[in-house]
Amino acid sequence: MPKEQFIRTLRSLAECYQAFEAYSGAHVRKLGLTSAQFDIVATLGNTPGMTCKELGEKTLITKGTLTGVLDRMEGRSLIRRSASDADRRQVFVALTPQGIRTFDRAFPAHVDHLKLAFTVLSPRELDQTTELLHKLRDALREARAQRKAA
Amino acid sequence: MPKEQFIRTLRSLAECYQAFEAYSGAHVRKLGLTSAQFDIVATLGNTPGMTCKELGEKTLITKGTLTGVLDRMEGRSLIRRSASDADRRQVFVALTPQGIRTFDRAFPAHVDHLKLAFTVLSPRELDQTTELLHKLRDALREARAQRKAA
DNA sequence: CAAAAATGGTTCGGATTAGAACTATATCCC
DNA sequence: GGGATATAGTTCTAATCCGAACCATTTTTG
Repeated sequence: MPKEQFIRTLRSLAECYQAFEAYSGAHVRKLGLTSAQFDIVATLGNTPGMTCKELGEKTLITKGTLTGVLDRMEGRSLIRRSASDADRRQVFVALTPQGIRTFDRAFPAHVDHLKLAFTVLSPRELDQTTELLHKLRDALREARAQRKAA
Repeated sequence: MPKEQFIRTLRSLAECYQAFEAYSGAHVRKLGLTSAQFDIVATLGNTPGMTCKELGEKTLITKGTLTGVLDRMEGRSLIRRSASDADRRQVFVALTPQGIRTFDRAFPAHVDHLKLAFTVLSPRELDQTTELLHKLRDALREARAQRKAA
C-alpha cells in the first residue's frame, strides 16, 4: 500500500483531533457538559456576551447547529438570549449567573486537565505545530473558497 | 487575553481539522457519499473485506456509530455483511460489486482533490507535521487511558 | 467442567452536525 | 424612495456521534 505522503499527514490530523476530542470530551462530560456546551461557556466566560454570529465564529459551530445547542443551554439556565437594539436581526447571548458559576468551576479545571497532555511538546514544538497547522488550515479554506466560487 | 501557549496549538488543531472536514466533505458529498461512508469505501477498497472491529479501528468510527452507517450502506448495496466461521460473534464486511465501482470512481478523484490543498506543505513539512501530531496523539491517548484506569 | 470475565455487534437515548429552505430585518443602488 | 440583494437566526431533514446497556459468543479461571 504505497500511499501518498500527504495521506499519512491527513491521517495523523484526524487521529490527533479525535484523540483530543475523546480526552477532552470525557473530562468535560464529568463536569456535566457536552463538548459543544463547554465551548460556548468557555467562549462567553469573562465577556459581556456576544451575538450568535460572533459566537459561532469563535466556537466553529455552524449557525444551524448553534440554535439547538443554545436552546438546550437556555433550558438549563446557563445562557440567556436577548434582542439587540442596534440590529434587530441579531440575537445577543450571555452567560447567566448560573452559567458564570459553571464557567468558574469548569474552565480552570479543564485547562489544567488538557495542559497535562500537551506538555509532551516543548514550547518550540508547540509553536511549530501551530504554524504548520495554520498553513494547512489556510490552504484548505482557500481551496474550499475557490471551489465554491467556481 | 494572555492565553496559555498550548491553547493556541489546540485551537489550530480544531480549526485545521474542521477546515479539512469542510473541504473534504463538500467534495465527497458531490460524489454521493457522506464523509463516514467515503471512509468505509476507501478502507474496504482493494481488500477482501474485514470485521467490524477492524473497520472501526481503521476509520476511527465507534462501534455504536458503525452499525448505523453500515445499515445505510447495506441498504444502498454498497457493502455486504456476512457471518464469520471462525468466531460467530464477528461480522465480516466487504464491498459489493457496486461498492467497488463506487470506490474506483470516487477514491482517485478524491485523493487528487485533497492533494491540491496539501501541496502548500513541502515534503519535509509534511513529515514534521505528521511527527508532531503523532507525538501529541500518543500523549492524549496515554493520558486518557490513565484516567480511565484510575 | 462450570462460573466468571472478556469480546464483537446491535440497540437505545440524547446531542451534535451540516446544509438547505425560510423569515425578518438591513443595506445597496438606481 | 423602493426594489434587489445581503445578512442574522430559526427551522427542517438526514446522518453521525458517543456512551451505556444489552445479547450472543468466546475465553479465562478456579
